[in-house]
Amino acid sequence: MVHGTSAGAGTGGATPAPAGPRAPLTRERVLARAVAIADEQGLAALTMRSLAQALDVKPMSLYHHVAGKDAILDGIVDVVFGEMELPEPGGDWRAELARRARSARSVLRRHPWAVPLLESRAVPGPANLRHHEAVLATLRDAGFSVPMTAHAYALLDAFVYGFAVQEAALPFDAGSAPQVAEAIAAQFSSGDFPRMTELAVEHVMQPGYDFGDEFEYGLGVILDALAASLPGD
Amino acid sequence: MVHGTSAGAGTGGATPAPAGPRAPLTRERVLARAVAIADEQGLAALTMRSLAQALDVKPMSLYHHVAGKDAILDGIVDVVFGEMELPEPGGDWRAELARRARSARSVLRRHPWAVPLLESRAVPGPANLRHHEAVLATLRDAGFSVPMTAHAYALLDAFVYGFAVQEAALPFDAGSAPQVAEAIAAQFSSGDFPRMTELAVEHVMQPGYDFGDEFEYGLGVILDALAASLPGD
DNA sequence: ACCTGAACACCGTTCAAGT
DNA sequence: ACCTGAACACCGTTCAAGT
Repeated sequence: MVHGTSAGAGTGGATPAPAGPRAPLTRERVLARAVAIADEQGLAALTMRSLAQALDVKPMSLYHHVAGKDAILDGIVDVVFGEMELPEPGGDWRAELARRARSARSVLRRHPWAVPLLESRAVPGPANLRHHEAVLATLRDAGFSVPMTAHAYALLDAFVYGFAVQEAALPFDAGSAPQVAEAIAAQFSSGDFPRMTELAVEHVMQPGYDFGDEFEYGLGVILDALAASLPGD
Repeated sequence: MVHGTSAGAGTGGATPAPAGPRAPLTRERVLARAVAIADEQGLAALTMRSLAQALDVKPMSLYHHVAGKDAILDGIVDVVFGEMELPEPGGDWRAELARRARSARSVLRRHPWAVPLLESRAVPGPANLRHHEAVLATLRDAGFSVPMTAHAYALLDAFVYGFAVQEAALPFDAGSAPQVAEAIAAQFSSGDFPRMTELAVEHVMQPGYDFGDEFEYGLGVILDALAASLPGD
């Protein structure tokens, strides 16, 4: 895990503090445990009470390190942003943006509960700001104008976020449970939705299919379009 | 409002029922009121108790028309899908898909609370299925192969959903509150984030700027790429 | 300083009763 | 059949107290 050490508002002590049982509570430990609960049991299972119990502490103790539940949600979204690889401004812009997009996708797939939170959190955290600053710097250093950078930034992010939404909604994870596939097939066999049936039977349910390939296609389309708009081609 | 009359599982009575005060409860009335509460006060304000009160009824009465809170969330997401214009298969595919994408964007902007729900709802409703069937049919009738239709479908939807996520997270709605803009400017004036500052000052905060233009740019890029991949160009 | 017990105003939902 | 009162097992959070 890579969630930006010494990045946010200073919590004071720089001592590593042994990670044994009943280590002293810190903002970092609270957020890390919150992420773990959301990963393992879903966002609905993350309550002040369940979080406190997982930390072997009473609910009220949490309030000495975070302002409340909303601050925890803001915090874990920023932890997720901190796990994404940043593009290197000044390098091969296309390779850097592709690496960043693939990293963001895999991080959001690891933390699908974060996708709906990307929207609802009004105040962007420091890792979020650093992330987007790096994307903008990469685009500007590549020679894109300010208006074109705005276009590229919006399109790239819409694609990455939107793909994450789709993946989080995927009914089966790469052909795992056959009974789920059967239930879906049964819904299609009614005869309505012939095109969805066609797509599912002839393509998506075929052995070699991987939804991740759609990500590479879309990313290629976008980067090609951006490359074509660069003046010094 | 256009949320697919006579579409879902039959609720029986086809009589219009006068919309006067204390009309009999139906699944449609429950869902319509739920959408109105989410629109006006946000998703958090939608509780079984607040919904019952808005319908001039006790909370327990709702359970005779919907299975529970989750069923209401599934239901209102499908109401939102039902408000989106469908593309007409067999027509000008590019114009039809553009019209559908713009309609989906404006519907999701009208109901920003629906964006995070698009993911978390596992079971797609009838309006959702009809919507995606129409998109697939439009692509197939335009001459796209099945694998290419899968690419196009994933890319278009990722863009529409992702753009909705971005718009729902926009801090100010088209230059409304100047004090919000100042607070953001203050955060940038620290000197970190020079590229975000540049983009904000030189572009986004300029008089003529409209974030909606980014939608048209991205949509154009995607539709151009799809058109270029059609065999019978 | 950090932690906590008890309490408050909420949730969604079940159950048994009303008409 | 449709509606409801009372109750249950939860929430997030405040307040006053402990050490």
